Amino acid sequence: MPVLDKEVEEKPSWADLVEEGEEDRLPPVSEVIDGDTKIVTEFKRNDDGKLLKDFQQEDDPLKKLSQSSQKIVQCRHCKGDHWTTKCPYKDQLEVIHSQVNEAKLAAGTGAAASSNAEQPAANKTGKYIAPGLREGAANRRGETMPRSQRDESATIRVTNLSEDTRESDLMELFRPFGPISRIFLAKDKQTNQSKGFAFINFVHREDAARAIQSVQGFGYDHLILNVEWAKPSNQQ
DNA sequence: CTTGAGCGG
Repeated sequence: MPVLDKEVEEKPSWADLVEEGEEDRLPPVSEVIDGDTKIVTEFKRNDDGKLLKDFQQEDDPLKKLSQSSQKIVQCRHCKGDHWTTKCPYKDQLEVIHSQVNEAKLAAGTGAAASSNAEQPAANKTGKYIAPGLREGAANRRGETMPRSQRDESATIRVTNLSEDTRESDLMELFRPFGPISRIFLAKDKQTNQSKGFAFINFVHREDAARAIQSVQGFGYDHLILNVEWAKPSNQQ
């Protein structure tokens, strides 16, 4: 006995509801082109069944496409043609911003305090203050770790790898020379095929040097490995 | 022969 059939149709499907309620049908969607902007008007019902108009503006997809094909990168800080995250003035700007915020906070608490005698400078405002900006924070100076740029000083490049070399193989091969912080095996994004070279980030530069000395010319799978210092690829 | 990938909020 197929019991399954009974359990399937317990609730009316959404399609059935639509079929039943002729009067619930919504007016058609209209589109008006105004220059480069398309205004889409559609109707919706809220929970009370009330009819609502809903406007949406869309930029012309063609125009958007032609703009994006420009491939223009602009820094949101200094408007330069580099990424915001690697803006050369980023650190300075961040310091300036934090100083501005500090000044604002000081002004705010100062105004509040002036009408209320001398208050201890605790934040009575209840505002959240970032840990680095709090009154007791000793480290006011930008101890900015350059986390934007990876430390490539202990990175080696391994080339002439066979196609079926995997990262785990590289780990086995190079781990004996010292701790490794990262391994990157270059491969095609689509086919996932190995591109035949890799980067090994050692923690200590001397370990990397020993690895170069030892593995250079090493016969691996039917190929002779080539190992040398890597040079930074971006931002020379 | 072959120097990486993504970050855009």
